Amino acid sequence: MLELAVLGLLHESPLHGYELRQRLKATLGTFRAFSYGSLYPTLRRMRDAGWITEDDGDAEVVAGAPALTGRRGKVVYKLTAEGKERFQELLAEAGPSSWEDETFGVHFAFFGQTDPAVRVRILEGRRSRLEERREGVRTTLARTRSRLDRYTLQLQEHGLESVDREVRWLTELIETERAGGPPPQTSETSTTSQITPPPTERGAP
Amino acid sequence: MLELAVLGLLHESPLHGYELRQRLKATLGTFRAFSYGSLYPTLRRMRDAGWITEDDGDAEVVAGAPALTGRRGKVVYKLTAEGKERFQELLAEAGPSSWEDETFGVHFAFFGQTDPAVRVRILEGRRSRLEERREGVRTTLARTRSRLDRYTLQLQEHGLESVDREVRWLTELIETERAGGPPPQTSETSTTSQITPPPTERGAP
DNA sequence: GTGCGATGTATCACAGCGATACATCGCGAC
DNA sequence: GTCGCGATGTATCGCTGTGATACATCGCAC
Repeated sequence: MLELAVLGLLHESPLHGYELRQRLKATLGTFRAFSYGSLYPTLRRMRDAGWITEDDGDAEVVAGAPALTGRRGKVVYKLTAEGKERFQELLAEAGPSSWEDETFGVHFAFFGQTDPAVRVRILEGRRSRLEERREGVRTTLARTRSRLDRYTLQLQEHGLESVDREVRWLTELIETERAGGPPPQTSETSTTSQITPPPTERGAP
Repeated sequence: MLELAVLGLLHESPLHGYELRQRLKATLGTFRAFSYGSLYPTLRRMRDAGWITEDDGDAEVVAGAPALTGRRGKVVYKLTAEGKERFQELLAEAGPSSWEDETFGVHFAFFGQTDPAVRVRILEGRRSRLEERREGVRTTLARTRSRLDRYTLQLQEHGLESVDREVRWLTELIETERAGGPPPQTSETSTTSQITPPPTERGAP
């Protein structure tokens, strides 16, 4: 859900729509884009709900010019106290809604702010969800395999492998979480040196 | 798009809603589900457009009982001549709409009915789309890497690998297509024996 | 004989997408 | 010096698809 993502990003610093979208891309990567077509309506909704405030940064500048046709300055969004509360509330949510395809990635992106126990529960929920799906597809596939043509079969096989891959990824993550954090050094699978300070997380510097 | 999928499935045989959904699951596998919430409205739309007809199979049975409250029999959907035309039209479409995340899989599932040249164009389009996305994300990632926390980074990395994987898959498929079909035997990556007759495809037996 | 899971049709509120529109700013080409 | 162009910036609209929900029927196991 976009709401969680916005809350999470504004938790770090106030932003306006355009920046918000850039951050969204930078945070979610290949996972999700979120167009303006959903961003702006969501911001409106969140403002009405009281989670965020809209500050028109150019208001003073505009005040000088009388009724300039629909002049829109940058609108800076800030988290309110209620917004912070709401964020914590959503972070703690480890039910089915957090392990759906569309939601899981957003939850994961803010794992740094999430309680370790909740992290594991979400990871595991996601994994069983995926395993269920995989079993369902495997069963149907077994029953219909002979009727399917080359391409359909290839699509299924590829899909199944993708799910497998994510399950394996999740399993690794769960083990790491259970062990109480990332191991000091991993031999492969990441040219990325772990830059973030291992023990103390959360909050802006 | 659901429309293409429905057209494709009805092209093989007439079906009613429930069966249609089962077939959808069997055909698309992990890739997509399509709920009734979109299926029925789509069927209605397609009927109105003239692509399909609705036959109430239980109409006679109902006729005996006078005005049984909202009695709904099975509704069997059949492709019309215009529907077949429309199907061919959509199959031939190799533009951007065919290489989006949501659409590509459906197009791919009906590659057996698709012109070989179109197949390659869709495959290549999909691949460049993915490569563009990957480059975009890589660039942003390079700029922001240091500011990102462990989890965000992991999410990005995982996403990038998934995209990589699909690109590799597509590349293999493109090569196979270019070579004019599947090689007689592949050593691994498929316990599935190729059942479909290699040269002559298309059309019902 | 009764309940239960599969079969079957349908609607509603809602989220997110893609296209589109429009305005401003900085900057390099001409 | 101005002209256009790509980045920044805000916003709406129609559409597709989802998930929840409702309800009816059928076969069959207990």
